[in-house]
Amino acid sequence: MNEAARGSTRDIARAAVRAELTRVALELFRRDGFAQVTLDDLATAAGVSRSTFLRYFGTKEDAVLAAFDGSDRRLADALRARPADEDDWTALRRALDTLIVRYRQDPAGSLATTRLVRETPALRARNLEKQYTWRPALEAALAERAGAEQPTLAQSVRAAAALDCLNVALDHWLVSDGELDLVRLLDEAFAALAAQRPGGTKRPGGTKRAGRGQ
Amino acid sequence: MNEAARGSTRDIARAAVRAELTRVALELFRRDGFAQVTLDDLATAAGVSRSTFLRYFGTKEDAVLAAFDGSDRRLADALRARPADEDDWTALRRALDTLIVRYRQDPAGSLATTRLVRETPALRARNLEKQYTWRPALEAALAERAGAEQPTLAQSVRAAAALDCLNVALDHWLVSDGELDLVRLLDEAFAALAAQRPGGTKRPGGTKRAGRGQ
DNA sequence: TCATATGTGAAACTGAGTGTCACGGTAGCC
DNA sequence: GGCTACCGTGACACTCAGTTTCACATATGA
Repeated sequence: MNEAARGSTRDIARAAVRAELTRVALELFRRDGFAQVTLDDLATAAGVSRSTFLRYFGTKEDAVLAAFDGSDRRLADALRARPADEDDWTALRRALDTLIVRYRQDPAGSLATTRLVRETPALRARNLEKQYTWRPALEAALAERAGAEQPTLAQSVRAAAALDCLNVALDHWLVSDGELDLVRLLDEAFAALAAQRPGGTKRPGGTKRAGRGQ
Repeated sequence: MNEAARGSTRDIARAAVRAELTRVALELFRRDGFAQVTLDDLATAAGVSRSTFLRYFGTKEDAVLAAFDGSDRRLADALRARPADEDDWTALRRALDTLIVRYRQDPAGSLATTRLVRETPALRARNLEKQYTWRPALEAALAERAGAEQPTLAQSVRAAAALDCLNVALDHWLVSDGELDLVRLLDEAFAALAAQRPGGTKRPGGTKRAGRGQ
């Protein structure tokens, strides 16, 4: 067994434990509420020590939110994969498709997790903070697409607004209990801010009355 | 002395203590870093007990962020005060003027506080969470302006995007060390998403770009 | 003057998160 | 096969945030 395989064997074991810890944590949080469950409860329920639990997830919140780790990377990659002549806003919209795949694959679980995050102030705060840290990657990808070194203020705003569209769409999806189509909601959210000038290399297709701005 | 006056006398005393606690807290946080300062440090430096400090501010973060309490109310009121035929986006931009007044009145202090919040994950998270809770008030004000009961998804998105514009403008202002004009930055941020379809009762008027000012 | 309400301090308690150390198994090496 | 080094785990002690309770002091109102 070569080094890479040895390494990945351990990684697989770790990932399996991690997945199990996440599963147990979500189960308890959903049943008793995030604040009511202590780290000792989690550790006991998962059959590990409190130390081990905290080694896998640095914080209690992370047991829920670590699932979203790397989203910035995925979004940025998706952005770079879009056609170079596509405007920023469309590219951002399409990039988010890579994120909402999860929600379509496991609607029930996603719904429960999203609801848990929205209804728990501590989780909400950490989640917003986490999304905030995604912005630099998005801005950098937009800048790269435009052939620039530094992102413009306009690109920063678009990146932030795109994430808001996701959040607002998720909020409405949640309120509808998953009845409404998330893709449609996201389209609608993007349309509400659409027709801004392209930050990319070309103007958008047939948009009417493209704004002045920047 | 009537009841109201008696009540407000106490309120004034409380407000004075509160202001002093905030002052001391900001001083220590800026000097030593938020995480390095304990509640005991704060209480001792302010000459009160830890209990008292926590009575004024429920959390350590609140000693910094309580200054922004009621912003949702102020923003909503400002929105309602805008002309009924003004489009949402312009109304939101103008409403934010009521918030950035602080930054112009005390640029140095605002700069230091904003920097502290941005550079401290715990403060950043709480601040984002706080702003998140402002949205309902903004959405409701937008809905009211449109004569509707419930806000539309588009209105939710605009409210959220407007707050992002504020944050992005503040970020750039911070990077420039306060050199750039915050009003201009905010105008630029709004322009980046401008010309979206009007959610108000009328198409956007003839505002000509960076007209700054209020 | 007495009774009550209110702000404050002291202290005990819970729980999150950090750091340290010792144990035990596993992998690599001779 | 045995030896060694490493790595994941558990146990424990510690700090600190935040909650709760109680006691005291002051000021207000009757």
